[in-house]
Amino acid sequence: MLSIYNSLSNQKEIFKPIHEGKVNMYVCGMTVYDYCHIGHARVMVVFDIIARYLREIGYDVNYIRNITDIDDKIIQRANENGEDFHRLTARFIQAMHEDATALGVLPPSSEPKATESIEDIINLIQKLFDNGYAYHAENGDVYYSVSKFKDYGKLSGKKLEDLRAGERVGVDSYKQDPLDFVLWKTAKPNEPSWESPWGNGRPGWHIECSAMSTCCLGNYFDIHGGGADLQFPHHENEIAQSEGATGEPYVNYWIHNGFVRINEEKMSKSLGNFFTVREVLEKYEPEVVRYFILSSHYRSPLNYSDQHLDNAQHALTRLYTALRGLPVSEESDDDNSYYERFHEAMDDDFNTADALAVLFDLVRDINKIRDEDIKKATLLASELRHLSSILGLLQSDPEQFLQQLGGAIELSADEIDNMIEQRNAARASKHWAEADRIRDELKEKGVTLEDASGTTTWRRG
RNA sequence: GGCUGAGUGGCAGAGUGGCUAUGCAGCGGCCUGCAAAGCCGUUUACAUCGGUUCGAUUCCGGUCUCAGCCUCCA
Repeated sequence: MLSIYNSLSNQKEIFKPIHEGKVNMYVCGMTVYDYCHIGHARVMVVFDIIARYLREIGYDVNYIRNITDIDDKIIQRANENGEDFHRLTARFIQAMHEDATALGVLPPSSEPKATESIEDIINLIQKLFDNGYAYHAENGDVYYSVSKFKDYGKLSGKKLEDLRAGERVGVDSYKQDPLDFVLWKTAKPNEPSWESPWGNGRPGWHIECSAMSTCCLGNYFDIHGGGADLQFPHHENEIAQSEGATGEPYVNYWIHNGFVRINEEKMSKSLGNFFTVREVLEKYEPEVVRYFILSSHYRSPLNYSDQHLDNAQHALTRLYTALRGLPVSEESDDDNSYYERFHEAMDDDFNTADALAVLFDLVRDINKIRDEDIKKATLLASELRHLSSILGLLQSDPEQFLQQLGGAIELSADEIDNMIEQRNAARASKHWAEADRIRDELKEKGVTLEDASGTTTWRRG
């Protein structure tokens, strides 16, 4: 039975879908004004795993991950570049898709864009007017009146008076209450804008997610996810908007993933301490990055460093090494204990770190019996491949993976094979010094040789 | 200040009221011409102070420390 930690109740709850056999899930995606960093990669990978696992246990999953393609930062960046904002966002949407694909993230069922949802957004704001939650301020902006929504703060555990106590300077005088937030922003000259009953403008942050989620999944759906920093105010405001407009409950389970950190500090654009996905992929195989993300629980902080990536690479090497030389087989083993343990781990709030431990136990058993019972080893290997596929790991050819780790090398495969042949000739005539010289030379160039059962194989390392 | 969450062995990171996590690194052994890979064995743990209990790293409370949110942020 799957249980999920729900940010709304701050505890694990047994997962029960609204419609039997079906899961509707919405995840806040990227605001596309720059390349994705590792923090974004974590969101994509974590919710990819969640969607994959929900499917694995038999749910029909409708997974929506939106793209916010209009906001202040996008406008600002487009202005800086002197380029049309649509061109800017198109570039970064493409880059995001490239990064996602590289990391083995399956495309969501649908990927709505804010700019293509303006009509829904306007309708939603109109409903908020009808229900008395919205007001049109003197400066032309439309605001949400937070004090009118009685449940405000239920997701983030905040009270209105506490929020007021911690209030910042720079209060917007057009708001009736400093905690009110903008639903529709009046356009300044030369800004992208759309017509609305409240004049030309654009959606505020928050409203687009209420509109897109409702549009794709209905008023009330199962899971809503995103980074922990979105819990407040973004998701809190979404609840206020959606429940205020529909009068129905909005979401059953809120899932928030933890941050990627650098030196014990949150990785973020404002702090400037981020690594983009593409930067990291210059140095590490995408699967290594994926493994790194899955090696800790999704709600825990994840400290980024080269050492940790190296560690992930070693671990992944061990997994692939066990698979090497064993044929891909569709047959499965009678022994279900690994499968059960794996599912127990994943059922417990998607405990990927624990699930990985099961994989390593499987690896040990494969290595133990592969020389005596190749058939049994093959069955276990297929089990390993299957369980790993749920995590989106180990789907490459092992030999190929082990040889391409760590980027380009100066030797071609032919050259390496040549040297291996020369070395084996030397070994055959017991010229150990020459054999070792060749092996050392290859080692220096990043190629490790392994003599096993009469043949010599090589890998990066 | 308010609200969350966390403190586990050399590093990373799960978990549990009493029984081996797992990976990397270290040490010893087996295997090997020697290695590598692999297998076996093995060394450092549960922030701190109290409480509950036959027994707590695990439950409860206090203390300390760290991170996050309260402002754009995945």
